[in-house]
This record gives sequence, structure tokens and C-alpha cells, in this order.
Amino acid sequence: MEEIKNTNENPVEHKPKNFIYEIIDEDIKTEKFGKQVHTRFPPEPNGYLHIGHAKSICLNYGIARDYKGKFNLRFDDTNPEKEEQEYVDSIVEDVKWLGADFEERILYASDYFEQMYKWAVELIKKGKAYVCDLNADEIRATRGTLTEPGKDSPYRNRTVEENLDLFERMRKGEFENGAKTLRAKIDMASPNFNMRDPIMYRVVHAEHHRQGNSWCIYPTYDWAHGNEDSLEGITHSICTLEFENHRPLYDWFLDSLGVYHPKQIEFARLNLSYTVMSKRRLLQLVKEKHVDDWDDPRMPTISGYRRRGYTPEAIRNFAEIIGVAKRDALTDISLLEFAIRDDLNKNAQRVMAVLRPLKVVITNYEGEENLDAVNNPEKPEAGSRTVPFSKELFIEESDFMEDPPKGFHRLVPAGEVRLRYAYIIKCEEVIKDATGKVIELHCTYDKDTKSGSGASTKKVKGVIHWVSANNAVDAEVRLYDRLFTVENPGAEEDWLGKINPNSLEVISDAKIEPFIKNAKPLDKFQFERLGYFCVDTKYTTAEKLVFNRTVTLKDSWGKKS
RNA sequence: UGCCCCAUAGUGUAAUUGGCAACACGUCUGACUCUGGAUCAGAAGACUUCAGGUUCGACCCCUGAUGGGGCAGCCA
Repeated sequence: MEEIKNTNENPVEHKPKNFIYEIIDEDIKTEKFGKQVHTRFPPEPNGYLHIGHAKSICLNYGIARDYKGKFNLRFDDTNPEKEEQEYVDSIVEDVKWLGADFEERILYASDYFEQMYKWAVELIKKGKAYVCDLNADEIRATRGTLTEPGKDSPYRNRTVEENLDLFERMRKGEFENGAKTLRAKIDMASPNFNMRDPIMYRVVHAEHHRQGNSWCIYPTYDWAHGNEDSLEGITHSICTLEFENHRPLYDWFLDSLGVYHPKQIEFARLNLSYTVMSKRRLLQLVKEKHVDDWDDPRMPTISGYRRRGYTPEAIRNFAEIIGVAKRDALTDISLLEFAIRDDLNKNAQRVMAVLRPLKVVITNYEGEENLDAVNNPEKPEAGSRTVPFSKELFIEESDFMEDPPKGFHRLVPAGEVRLRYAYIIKCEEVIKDATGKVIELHCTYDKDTKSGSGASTKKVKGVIHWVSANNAVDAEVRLYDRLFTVENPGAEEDWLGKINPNSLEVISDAKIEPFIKNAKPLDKFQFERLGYFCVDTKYTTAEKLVFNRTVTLKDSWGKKS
């Protein structure tokens, strides 16, 4: 590893993590921005944040942290028709939860509207912007095509005085929506569409969630974004690939203004298999009730993952694992699942829970006793707890098979299996109902095989989990599967038709050991042999615990719970 | 059709011109185990999209081709 020599008072040493770090290293070396590093995350408050945003947040905040620079949270709230305070609130919560420290700098593009207006006036005075009377259709018609240049607007050569007057009257509200725009005067023949006299301001008579009705003209993204970055002293303005073609315009505006000029860098957005990642589609899933809400545990939103039981550490680690590059890719969901399993394995309290109970009677056992169970084998300091054992138990339906396939080493007729933390039992009798369904098992236990007694010389292949019937806590457990049946639903014409009809299974009569009683919303557990589960924040009540399955345990046998 | 960007194992990334192309996930073995988890040991899997060129030497530089992505909102 080569150390980066940095004479800065904030020395930074690291191996470049990705191409953006290389660019920044170079900029520090040449002192393009002095030796400062200042990034930002600029969401539009028109939806909830998703895991793709998490990637961007981790990238931007990570850079600020690694270079001992600053990181801003800034709302790009330039379109009053789509934005809402609810989204602002959720975004602030999600960014904080992820642990990206913006040092209380919650900034808003709308706070810069006055300054942007002044700069627009400057551009008009420099002859670089003009008021255009063409309507939307006319502008589209004169913009040209992929192969043909556009045509100059008939209003392109208005005098500075006329432009100034018209622009002021636009602001005053003298014109209807869409009647006039302010356009940059660049080049209608440019091969880059963004340079064909792009629109800087449009008339929109709408109430802004923060500015109320003080404005009826709103800046477009291209005009506003560089201004915002410049005003905040951002050094590296990191965005996704689709803005690559906009960079010449970003540069043109800032150069024309002659103001501080940050560097825009683009990277590939995250695509995750078996889900969709565009806000438009996520909004549609919510609006059309294909899911519960933005925080439905099946949603790839940050709030969805939080509710499902993901931790910020796991998501941050995931962002680290997938890296950053410029080629568009489809990341396999298994990388995300690894990140959360890795975290929860080390940190989650273990507990025994039976999802589909099958009653077991230990015919030669009387009374009740308390057994000792380890809370987390990966974390000895977590200690142990007590688990009640008695004559009547529940085991998992799938842990018994009357006619087992080869390799099945759980309970079978006349077979033995260990009850975890308890005794080895033997299946003596299988009881069925009229339809032939197994409804109860009669077993005997071997009192010399008690866990931890050291007395057992007996070895069995299988260990299964169980819950004492009298002491069991009833709970609802919600099992989630991928939301879509195809790897890349976003690429499908009929993507809604690819929704997995079995993405949610609700189990209403799960049995859990009594330790679970005091669980609070968002508490995370490993249900032994089944997976990781998290107390739901929405459906859990004082009377009933509801769990979301975060992710299953890895399983080399192939059971399906 | 015009412009811009990209191209490395199944997946995501690395290798800033050189001894067998690395890491993580996933997959497969084996060991261990009172979680078919974890852990440990190991394996398979890439002629670095193709074709030329520069060079003693190219994943890396150049040219072309092919493939993929983006752009014709008064969205961001």
C-alpha cells in the first residue's frame, strides 16, 4: 500500500478505494480546491430513500469522513408539485439512522432561490440568457432530434432590457404556467441536447412546502444544482451516471457566472436483483397497494430494511462490499444478505421459536424444570438464560418425517434426536387424524442425556429446537420472500406482472420460549435454526408480538420454513 | 442515425504497464459442532468482449469493431 503524502493539516492516508478517491487524491495534490474536501447528499423530497440512496450516502459521507472534510445534507427542493414535508422528515430520519453525520447542516435549495434569481439576472445582463415565449410543445418541436440540430427560438435575440423586464414580470406572477421560460443562450446545434438553450426557470403557480407562495418561478435542476454546490463550497459533486451528459452544462453555468466551481463526478447507481429501484416505481407500488407502505419490509427502502430488521452497520458494510464504479451492474441480493447475516450472527440474541407447531408428549417425563441456554455462541459475554422444559412440547412440523429421504437427520419414527439444550428423545408413536395428517408424537426421553451434564455418551445426528407448550408465548411471524419473480423486473415491460404473489406469508400461531416476552419493537433475534427476526414496529401491540423475518439462516440442507 | 459513457470468474469490485489476473459474495469438498448456522481447511470457476497496433512486455496506452447503458421534461 502506498501512502498518500499530504502536507495538509488534516493528513489523510489511505489506499484509494475507488476511482473517485483517485480523483480526489489528485485534486488534493494539485490543490485544486486548496486541500479541502466537501461532499453532499442532495435528495429531492419526492419519495422515501432506498438502498441505492444508501450507497450514495455512504459514498459521500465516507469520503468526507476519510478526508476529514465536511458532508452536507441538502434538499433539492426545486419542484413544488412533487415535493412534500413528509418526505423531508423521512429522509432526515433515514440519513441519521444510517449514521451519516451532516453536523446538523440540513440545507435547502429553496433557501438559495433569491441568490439564484440574482445570478439569473446577471446571466441575462451578460447576454447569456433570454426569456422565451415558446410553449412546451413548441420548444420540443424546435429542439431538433438526435441527428438534426435545433432551431433558434424567435425570442432568442431579445434585448437585455426586454429580457430583464420580462423576467421580473415572470417572478411577479404576470404569466400563466408554461407561458414563458428563461433559457440559457448556448447552442441550438450542439450534439449534446442539454446545451440546446436549456430552460433555467419555468412558471409554476404552486405552493412550495417551505416557501409557500413566495415564488411562482422555479429553477430547473441544471440551473439550480451547480449553484447550490457552489454556494455551499462543495468540492466534489458526486451524482449518478445519467447526469454525465449534463456536466458540460453544469460547467457552463458556473463558468459563465464566474463563481466557485466544484467538480461533478458520476458513478453507477445501484441495481439490486429481484427488486426495483426507481422512486417512480416504488411510489407506484405504494399507491397501488401492492405493498403496505414505503416501509413495507419487502420494499428496498431504507425504512423498509429498518423495519425488516437490517442494521445501519450491515447496510454500510454492504456499501463497502459492492464498491463504486462507472459500469452499470446488477448486484446480486446475496451480497446484501451476507452483510446482514454477518452482523446479526455476531450480535443477535438467540431464542427458540417454533413456526409450525407439532405437539410432542414426553410420556416418561413428569413435572417441569429450567434448562440453561446460551444467548449467543459468538459472544460469550452475552451470557445465558433459562428455558422451561416440560412434558408437552412443540417442535417444528418440518423436523419430523414419517418417511424421510436419505440424509434427513431429524426426528423419524423410532428414531432419536436431541432437543437443543435439553434431552435426547425417541419417537415411539405417531398419532394422526382422520385424514392421515400427523398431529402428535409420543416420545420418551433419556434422562442421562441432559445438556451440559456431561453424562451422555450417546451421539445423535440431529439437534432440533422446541418450545415448552405451557410456557410458550404466542406470536405472529411474517415471512418474506423476494418481491419479484424475475431477476431484473425493472427491465420488464410488464414489471408489475412480475410481482411475487408469495412475497409475504403470515404465520399467526408461532410458539416462542418465554424469554421473548419483553421484546420491544425493532429488537432483533435469531430464532435458532430458522433465521433472524425482528419485532415489527407497525403491527405489534401490547397483547401480541409480531415478528418480521429479516433473513433466513444459510441452509445447506434446503429446508424451507 | 448524432453525441456521451462503459466492457475483468455466476455476482460485485481490484490489479495506477511486467514472474501463476487479486479480494468478497455465491457454489462445491472436507474437518469440527448440542443451530444442517458459525468457525476452520481446501477446491472449482476468467484464454481480462473481439481484431489490429505501440512496446522486450498490455487487463492497463492507441485505432477499429462488437455488445451494453444514457440523452430529444418547463422531472431530478
